[in-house]
This record gives sequence, C-alpha cells and structure tokens, in this order.
Amino acid sequence: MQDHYDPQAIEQSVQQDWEAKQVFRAQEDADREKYYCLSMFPYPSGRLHMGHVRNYTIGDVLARYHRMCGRNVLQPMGWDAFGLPAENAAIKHQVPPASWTRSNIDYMRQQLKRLGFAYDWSRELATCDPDYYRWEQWLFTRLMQKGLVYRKNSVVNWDPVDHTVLANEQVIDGRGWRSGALVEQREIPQWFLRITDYAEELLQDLDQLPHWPEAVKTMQRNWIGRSEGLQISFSVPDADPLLVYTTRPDTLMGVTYLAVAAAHPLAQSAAARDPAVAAFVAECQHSSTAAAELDAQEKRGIYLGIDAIHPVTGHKLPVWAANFVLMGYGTGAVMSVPAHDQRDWEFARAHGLRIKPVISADGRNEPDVSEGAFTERGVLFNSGAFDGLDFDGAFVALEAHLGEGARKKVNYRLRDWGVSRQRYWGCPIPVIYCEACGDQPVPEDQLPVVLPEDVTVTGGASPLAQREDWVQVACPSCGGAARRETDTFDTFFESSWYYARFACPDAKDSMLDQRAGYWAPVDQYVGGIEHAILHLLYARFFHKLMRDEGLLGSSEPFVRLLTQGMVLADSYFQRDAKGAQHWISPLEVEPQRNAEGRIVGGQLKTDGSAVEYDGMNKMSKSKNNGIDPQVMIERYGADTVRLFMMFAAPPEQSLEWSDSGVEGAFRFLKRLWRQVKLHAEGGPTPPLAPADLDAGQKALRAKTHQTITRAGDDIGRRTTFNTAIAAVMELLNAVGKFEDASAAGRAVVGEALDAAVRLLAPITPHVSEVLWKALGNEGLVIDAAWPQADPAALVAETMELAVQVNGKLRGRIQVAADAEKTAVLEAARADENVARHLVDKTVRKEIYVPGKLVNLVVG
RNA sequence: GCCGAAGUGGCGGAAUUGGUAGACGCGCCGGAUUCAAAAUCCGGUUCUGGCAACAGAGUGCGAGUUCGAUUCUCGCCUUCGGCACCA
Repeated sequence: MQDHYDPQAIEQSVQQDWEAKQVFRAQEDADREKYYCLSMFPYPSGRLHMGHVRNYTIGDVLARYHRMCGRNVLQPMGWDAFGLPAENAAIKHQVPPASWTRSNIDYMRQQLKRLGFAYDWSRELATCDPDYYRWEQWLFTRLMQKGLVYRKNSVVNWDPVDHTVLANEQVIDGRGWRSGALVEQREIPQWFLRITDYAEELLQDLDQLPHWPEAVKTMQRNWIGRSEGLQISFSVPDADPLLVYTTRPDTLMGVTYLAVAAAHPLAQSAAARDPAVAAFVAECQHSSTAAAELDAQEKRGIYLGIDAIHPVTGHKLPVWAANFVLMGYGTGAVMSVPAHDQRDWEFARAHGLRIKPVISADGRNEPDVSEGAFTERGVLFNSGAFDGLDFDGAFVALEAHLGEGARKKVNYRLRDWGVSRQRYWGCPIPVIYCEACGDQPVPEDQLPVVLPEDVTVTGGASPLAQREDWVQVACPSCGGAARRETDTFDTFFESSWYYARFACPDAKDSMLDQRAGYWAPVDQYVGGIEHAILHLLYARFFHKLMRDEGLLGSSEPFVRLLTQGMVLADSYFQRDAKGAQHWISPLEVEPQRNAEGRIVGGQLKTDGSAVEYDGMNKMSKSKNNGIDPQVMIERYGADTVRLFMMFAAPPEQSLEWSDSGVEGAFRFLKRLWRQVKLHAEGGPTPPLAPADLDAGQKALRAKTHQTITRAGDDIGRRTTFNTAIAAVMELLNAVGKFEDASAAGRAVVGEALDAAVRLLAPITPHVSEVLWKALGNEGLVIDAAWPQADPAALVAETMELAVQVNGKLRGRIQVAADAEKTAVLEAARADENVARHLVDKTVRKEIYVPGKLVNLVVG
C-alpha cells in the first residue's frame, strides 16, 4: 500500500481489473432477483458535462448498492444520437452529422469509462444505427395498420428566407435565429400518433406508480387534463353551427359572446369580407406557436360582424376572433362567460362586452364582479327556469333541455403526438406516397429505410428531399412510380423505447425478444426533472403500444423514478463599451467577498480587471460557467468528483459547484486512506469478541452499526446519498478520536473501517477496491456483501431526553433505557435548570414522548 | 399566463411520522508542527447580551392550528423547471 492516496495511480488499474474480469456483464438468470438500473442516455453533444456526471453517478451508486445486496444488476449505456445540434454543427463545421455524432460518441464513451461507471458495455446502442431505428419504423407501420396513426395539417414556424421549418428554440423574438426573418405560421401535413386513445390509461396507471415523485405524477395528471363537460352547439345564421366545449355548463345563461381562433373558418370567411378582420387574422399568423408565449401575450380580438344564437334564450351573441383561442385545441371556439371566468372578464372589460352574473355563492346575494370574475361554483340565479340549481343540477337540467344541441363529453387537454419533423438528422418516417394507391407503410421486408449519411447540410431545405435517388421508389402495391416521405421522426420517438431494447440490443428478428420479459420494466430510472412530462409520458405511451403488440407483459416502463436536480456554478461577466455582457469562466476569476463572506464581484486572474457577479446559474455555454468534468478528474480523480457530487446536495435538489467543496471531498479520501494504512500497518485485525468489550469499545462498535443502519437506509430507501456520506464521515471521525491499541480496540477499529469501505464502495468504487485489499480481504469489494447491522451492538443502557418547559428547552437528562414514565418525569423535574423554571408555577400538563423528550406545561 | 418545485448560519446542506434547529462538509478564527510556507493535526464558530452559568431572538414574509411547527392549513413574495419542434 502506497503512503499517500494517489487517485491517478489506482483508478486506471482498478478499471483494468474490472474490465479483465468482465465484472459488469449482465446475464439473465431466472433464479435471481433482477435489478435493472437505468440513467437517461445522453445526447452526444461532444463532451460530458457535470449534469451527466451527476446523473450517471446517482445511477451507478444505486446499481452498485443493489449488486452488493445480492441482486442481478443490469446497468446499460447508449446514445440518443439523432437531433438538431448535429445539423447545426454540420452547418458550422462542414462535417456530416453522422461523422460528427459518431466521433462525439467515441470521445464521450472514453470519458464515461474514466469515471468508472459499472456499465455493461456489451449492450451499448446508438439510436442513429439502422439496426436500432428499423424497429421503430416497423412499429410505426404496425400502428398505421391498426389505425393509431393519421396524417393531418398542423402549424409550424416557417422561416421564409431560409425556406425551412424552425424549432421553437430557433425562433427568437419572432424571428429566425439565422436569417433574422419574421417567422410565419404555416400549415403542413404531418403524422400523428393517437396518444389520446391512451389518455385514460395513462392517467389511471399513474396510481400504479407509488415510487414516482408525487410532483411528476401531478404534472402528468394536469398535462393529460381530464375534464367532464358539455359540448354545446350554437347556431349561426347562414353558417355551420359553432361547437364549443365547456366544463361549466352551469354558467351557460351567463354567456355574452363567443370567441373563435383566427384560423377558424368563421374568422376566415369574415376576413374575406372585412379588411379589419383580415388584418387581425394576418397579424395572428405572425405569433409564436409556443404556448408559453401565446398565453403570456396581450389578449386581443376583433368582432367578426357575425352573431350566434343562444340555445336557451334565442338572444344574439356576438362572435369574436381572439388570439388566445387555438385552432389546434378542441373545437377552435369557446363560449365566454365574463362574470365567471377571469380571462373572459378581462377580455369583456377591454372590449366593452356585457358581463352577466348568473352564479351566486349562496343563491341569494349577487356576486360582486366589478373587480374580477366570481369563479367558484355556487347556485344559479338570473337563469330563468334554472334558478336555484347547483352545479350538478344545472349540468343535468341543461343537458336535458338542450337535447340534440348538447352532448356530454370527457375531454383531455392532452393532444395527439405530432411526430413529423422537417429535419435531416433523424429516423426516416417509413411511408411511401403513391398517386394511385395513396399513403403506404413501407413493407416489413423493405425495412429499414436507411437514412443516407453522405449529405451536405446547408440550413435550408431538407437534404433528403433533394436526394432524388433516395426519394424515388416503387409503390409497394402497384409497383408504379412513388415517392418516399422525407420527414423524420421527432427524436422523442427513439428515446421512448431504448430502455426496452437494452434487454436485447442484438435481437435480429424482432423489436424485442424474451429477454425483455426478464429485464423489463426498469426498476430504477434516473434523469433530469426537465423530462417530467414529455419524455416520461411518451415512454409510458410506447410501453403500452409495445405491450399491445405482444412484445411486453407489463404496462409501465419505470417502477421507480428519481429526478435529479441541475448543476449550478457561479457566473461572472464583464461589459464592453456597448454594454453587452461577456461571460467569463469562474475558473478565470478570483472572487471578491464582502464582510459576511458573500461573493460580490471578482477580478480576472489574468489582468486583475474587475468582473461582475451574476450569482449561481445552471452550468451552460451561454453563461460560460460550465466546469469541465475532464479537468476535475485529471486533478482529483474520478472518486473525488463522484464523492463531491453525491455529498454536496441531495440528488433531487440543484447542486452548487464549489471548488473548496471538491477539495474537502479529496481531503476526506486522503484521511480515509491514512486511517486504513495506519490500521493495516498494525497487522491483521484481531478477531472480535463482542461480549468482552469495554465501554469505549462498545461505543465505537455501536457507532459502526448505527452507521450501517443509517447509510443502508439512506442509499437504499431514501436515496439521500449526502446523508449516507455524512454518516460515514461521522464514523471515521469517531475512529480518529479512538485511541486504543489493545487487541479488542484494534478489532473494533477493523470492523469500523471494514464497514466504512463497504459503505463507500458504491460512491467511490476505485479507492474502495484498493482499501478493501489493504484490510486483508480477498476478491473485489463490488462482489462483497453489503454490511448488515448487528442489533445487539445497537442496544443502549441509557438514553438522553430533552426536557422542555412550555416548549422551551431547559435541560437534558440521562435515564435508563427502560425507565417508566413516572421515573422519567421525576428525573425531569429534578434537573437543576428545569427546577428553576418550575418555581412558583403549577404544572398543568406533562407530555412524555418516549425516547425523545418531556414537555412540562406550566401556568 | 398555466402546471410543478424550492426558500434554514458567512456558504452547501441536516433535522426520515408534528417533538432537542443547524448533523456532516466548506469558509473563517485560534493553537500545534515548521527556519518559513504548503500539507497535516487539535480546538472554536447561528445571532444578540453576558467572564460564565444562562437568557432572549431565530428556518423567505404575514396569519392560523397545537403543549410543541423548518414540518400541517390559508394568503403573499422571490427563484428555478416544464408548457407539446432543445434534449
């Protein structure tokens, strides 16, 4: 054993040892309990960032912990390889997306290996590989045959200069990010998956996921947005009736106007007659397609000069076009009740429309709607024959009254999944268009439809559409001339099923084989909270599609979910003469602190010039505050980086990068190394005789077994790795203070160090392997058993209780562990300081919480 | 705007089921070691008053429930994540 802890010397040789012994190769074994641990696979952007390191360390700690608990663990890794950044890099550096992506994968794979993650690399997959994406093409053709796929027009952001469709993130202040041109909304035909057919099951099955965070389930429930209401028809003279959906049919008598989307046929026909309406509709064409921006923008509208007929009163209701009504959602029309809906109220106020209250809290007093809408449920008034009814009564009565004009309907906020992308670097949608035979799925024996990789990406029109050799194809039905679909799948398509393919990445004849039956579902999934809705919902949907295809027996893909927080770092900037911010890496700044120790600014290390401090922000290119994991691994080793990441914050919270925190983690490992070395130099650990220990030895042994209990619970049940590490630190602090060179003393220290090394093995696996051997053990610590606490070591003879008077802490008492309540209360009153607070007072109440405290309530 | 989360010493965080607020680490202060420094080791460290014993205050803000609230309820403020074409 070397004198000093030298991570660079040991980590490589430990990794070679694991590799040589193929330690992490997973084998199906029906006799063993399986544990499938998966971290969200990375997009191969070029280099690993700290978010990856955090994500994969969490997964690795859990995988290694469960392995030490005896489970048959699978932990695979792969690449979410299709996506927009490859096309951007292609434009910038004139490299094909395929080669850019594959060289990134090669670099990042080597980085992951350097971090010592326990992956079964034999199962590695990349979604840009035709052997992978052929199976999602196959599934799509199956779904076409089942009627779960359809094609319809939908709106995209169109850049009229670059002649290309833009992603929402490529639209900046309404303009294309490269061209600067004003973006237009354009309708194009796109493929959709009927996820709404599964809306009810996706909602119901959330109840089958007790080990998912409540926040994620709540967000998914709200996203699916099930509601029950009435679809009501409003007749319009000389036009088709307007259909609206409402969850508040009880407010029908308070409807004072109707609002339709700018793209609604009624608005379109009004635009043809009225230039003012036409101008409004044209203006709406330039608004964003992003819901967040639409929702936040000023509510605008225009009267169409058309009136609909109220289905009960027969009164005329003005029909408006409004920018907050979306054509793609529901019927593209809403009924407006300004007295009882806040958005309608604001719109009515702005445009001088009538506000008619019809719901009262108690059925007697009219609500005050002068300052805002009254949105609670209540009792109807001002509603003719329906006066006095409550919500449910009105619902039923109105449904009956309207007859043909209304239909009860369960509605979902969830919309069908548009999977078409007008991009090159993605999985080709396997469809052939024949003028004679129509839309055809590519036949199974012609799959995969391989994406040509030798292309030039310009940022303009799709390179695929320009490849006539690829586009032109024989119709599978009539054999005549036909054309391929040139759109590719949304990249969420690939990431919706990769977890299942890891069970059988080499399956040649099917999407999944029987091995998926062994490994699926994933027992523990780990990834960023930003995926709480979209990715996780699509993966749940795909799992059910694959189940209904007979490929899987379960209904949910992920049994447990851990959503990790972001990694933040200090960010600094300087301003140039024009006032523009230039972001400076925290590595180049000497921070300046105020008297309280808070950072208030800093100086550039190179020239001492002043820099401004922008606080802690998510590590990102845009703020230039990313800390390169590679640099940290080279300086401190993988174990220190892993330890710091697990210690600095609980996994679900955001984590603040701290150079001195990393130093602290490194210092801890150096101290651990010294303690083991010191102990090992004294010779082999003598055998332990628990019955013959003195009080001090018993105390250390109790600490060891408390630590085992706590760390096991923290890692296995609570997944709070930070507190598990703190517990081990406490144990090692106790060992450091323990000075007893007797045989029994050395036995107790040996037991403590043995436990510490095993408890740390999932977190700092390399140094743990070396220390494990140094303590005289054979084999690998990753093959050792997770330590078990000895209940006998935890039994204490006395316990400390807090004593409060009127809820304020006034003393602490030591009592026998089995003391009766009366004896405890007597000891509490006898405490000197407690007694002072009881002078001239009457004890009105005595509260005793066994093992915790006594509270004496005095008057 | 809508949905979700977070807010505790100088800093990161702990307090698991309503029961001792501040574990563990960082930083800082003092000491040991050293010619000196680094490294290491030991001690202290929520704030205010006090030599101390101890007392008072204290978990974003304002109310409430309770013998007792960081924890539960209501109302606000701030920050962060998502909002369907970033992944």
